Formats: sequence, C-alpha cells, structure tokens
Amino acid sequence: MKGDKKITLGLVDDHTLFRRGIASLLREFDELDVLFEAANGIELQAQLKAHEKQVDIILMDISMPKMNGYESTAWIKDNFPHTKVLALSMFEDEKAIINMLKAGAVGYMLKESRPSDLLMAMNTIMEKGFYINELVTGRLLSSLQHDKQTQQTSLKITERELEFLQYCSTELTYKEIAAAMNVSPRTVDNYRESLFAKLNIKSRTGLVVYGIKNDLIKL
Amino acid sequence: MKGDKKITLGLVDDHTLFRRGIASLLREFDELDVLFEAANGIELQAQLKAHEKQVDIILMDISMPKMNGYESTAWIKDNFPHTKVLALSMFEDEKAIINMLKAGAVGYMLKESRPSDLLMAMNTIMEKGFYINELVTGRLLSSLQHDKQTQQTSLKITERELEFLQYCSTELTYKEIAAAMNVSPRTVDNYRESLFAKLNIKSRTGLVVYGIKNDLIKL
DNA sequence: TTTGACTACCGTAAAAATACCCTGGCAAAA
DNA sequence: TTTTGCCAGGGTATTTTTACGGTAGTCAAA
Repeated sequence: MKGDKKITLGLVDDHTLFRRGIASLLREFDELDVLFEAANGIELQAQLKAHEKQVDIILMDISMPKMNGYESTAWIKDNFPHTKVLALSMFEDEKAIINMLKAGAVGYMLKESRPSDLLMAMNTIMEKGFYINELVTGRLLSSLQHDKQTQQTSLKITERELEFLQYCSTELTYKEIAAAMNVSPRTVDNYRESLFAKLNIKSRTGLVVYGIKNDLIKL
Repeated sequence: MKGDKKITLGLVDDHTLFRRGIASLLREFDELDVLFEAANGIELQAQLKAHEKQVDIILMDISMPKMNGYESTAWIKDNFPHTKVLALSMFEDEKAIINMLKAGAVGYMLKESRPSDLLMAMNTIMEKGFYINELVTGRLLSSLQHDKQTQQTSLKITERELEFLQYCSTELTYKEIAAAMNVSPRTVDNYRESLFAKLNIKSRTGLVVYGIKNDLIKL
C-alpha cells in the first residue's frame, strides 16, 4: 500500500535533544529518509534551498525562536508547495491547531504520540495529502472555511503587541509595562484590548496562557 | 578517562516521541546502555523494581502526569540511593532547578542541549557523582544549604491551593473560581494570599507562570 | 492537651484591570 | 489620492484583583 520510494523528511525544532532524538528514531525506519534538521525557520529556509532533492514532509514544531512554526509553514506553502508540513506540538490547543492548519499544515500531532502513529500519519500524508486525527476534526476543518476573513485578520499580531505580550507574563502592572515600553499607559491598554479582540480573550491570564501555548512567550 | 563499564540508563518522560527519540539517540553510543523507559513516576517504580541490573543514571523530566519529577526523584533517592538522577527540563527556571536538586537530582540540563553535552554530563556524573553547569551554579548550591527551612515550608502547597492554582490559569474570575470550588469568595482570597506569601509572588499572572514552570498547572 | 496546619469565612479599602467611548499621525497599499 | 492598518494617546466608568484586619472548626502531631 505504500509507494516503494522513500519518504524524504526535514525536521524543525529548537530543542536539540528532541530533534536529534527524533532523527535517530526515524532513521531506523527504512521507508524514511531524514534529509536535514533545523532549529528554527531561518535555518529551515537555508536547508530547503540547499537541498536539490525534493522534501516530502517537514515535521514542524510551533514554538521556536527567530521564526516560529506558523511563519515557517506559511513560507513553505508559498515557496515549496509540494512539501507537506506536519505540525508536532506539545499542546492540544485548538487555536494553535487552527493557526497551523491555516498556515498550511496538513496535519497536527502531539509529542506524546507513539512513533508508529507518527509513521502512519506520514504514510497517510503521502497517500492522501493530509492527515486527520482526533485533534483535527471535521468541525475544525469546516470552521476553517468560514473564518477565512475573521481568522486572517485575527492572526496579525503586531510587533508592539507581541512585545507587550511578553511583558504580560511578568508581574509588572500595566503602568509599569507602559514605562518599560516607553509609551503611555493608555497605549498599553490599546495593545491589551486589541489582543483581547483578536484572540477572543478576556483576561491577562488568558493572554499569558495563549502566548505560552503558541510560543509567543518564552518562559 | 572513562571506565570500561557501560553506563546503565533509565529514561522518564511522558512525551513518547521525545523519550523514544532520546532512547534511539543514546543507543548509538557504545558506552551507554539504555535499560528502560517510563512515561511517569509510577511506571518508573515498576521498571526499577523489575530490573536486577543496577541503574546508574536516570534522565528525568519534571512535568509528568501521575507522579512528577520531584516526587519521582525523591523516591529514587530513598529507594535506590546509588542511582543518580539527571533532570532534563524545557525551562531554565531557578525554582524548578532548586526543587529538583533538593529532591536529590545531581544535575539539571535543558532539552535544548546537544547530545554531546548530555553524554559529557553523564560521564561527569559517573566520575564525580554530580554535574555542575551554568544552570547549577555555586550560588544556587549554597542557597540550598540555607533555605532548608525556608524552602521546606514554602514548598508545602496544599491540595486546595493546588486546585485553586489550576483554576488561576483559566479566564474565570476569583468569584467564579469560588463557585467552581464550592467555597466562599473569601476563601479563594485566602488560597491566593497564602500562595503569594509562600512563593513570594504578587499577582495572578505570577502564579500562573510559576505553576506552568513547575508543572503544577497542566496546559 | 496544647500547638500548628489546613480549611473556611467575614469586612473594608485601595490598586489594578477591563470596557467603551474617542482623536490624530504616518506609512504602505490600493 | 484615498484607504487601510499600525501606533500612540485621551476620558470615564465598572469590575476585578489585591492587601490587611479579623474569627472558628477540625485534625493530627508534639
């Protein structure tokens, strides 16, 4: 049922031990060919450009410094449309799933998964072009159709808002954050309210949890 | 400089892909012998009891369901005193480091580390009995001596407080948390203030971040 | 039995966070 | 050029959070 061609892979994850571990694990499978590893989106771009061989699937972490999983996935979709992205995340978070799928990922798996599940997912992707599991349900996919405008605008978190989001995970008050960011307290109010509206969140706590789950905040 | 005996290892991490990956990676080294893997402290206990062979080093994650890294490490120290625990964590968090060391870990490394660093750390542990790096500094170790009473009391988070801490990471207000916990709003105020005092934290945000870093809150 | 720890509760007041209204500059895109 | 989005700022009001002062029952350890 599988093709006789090896599946060519790329790994993107900033946790070196995890990345190297997965690479070692996957190299034990004859039907897989791990072409390269990258610690973030920037490295990934270089690797993809350097390889002449077509890369079938990229296992992509979400939380990474420099260029995260969303941006990296979108970039791949634009520049290497034949390369499929399978998201690998720590968290079962609906927003993260939606965002990755919207960026162009064809599947979403947890790092708790078993190696055999991962292998099966990759085979499915090679056959059907996508992988649907209990995390990626029909409901989610249909919601993707509708929210195109909603979600697209909601995804655009600006630089200042991101900076503000970082400060939200500290014990600084908004007034102190304003001082740290060199703006008026009213302005940080705007950042907050803008993020609340975009992400459908109602409290600073919610922002922090969202930021951590989506790796916008590094602890 | 290394002994000619293989270092026997056990892995404890709830993320299957990471655990299996690390296992595969470490099995490539001749001087290592990975005896078993476990997804949490309970499994670890069973594995340790089942193996006659002495386990030299256990690579231990902190955040795990059922029985976390702190409890597991303390249990090993009590029941298998010759087995060393090397903590493997996602986070560079001083409190987590201190707690793991206090529980009996002989070293603390990040999952960002390179495999060669991990190997070196394990060799160091076999030679000297402990591994000190930039995360585990002399200052930290000396603070361990002093805070025995401070930390011990400060560590005692009660069941209700822990439950409350979970709710803190949601978008519920304290009043709503009180309703969810079936107590008066005043009572959750006490939980909060008690935690603030114990952990030297001043805001709900701080509680949430502390809880996540120390795996008291599961996202 | 006394002590300490945990649980649960109450009142008051100040500080912080949140919601909703608004203006204007500036740069990039249409 | 007009529009759009981001950035920065302002006013007002309410809700929530936080701080600080207490009391009391239970249960286990000293």
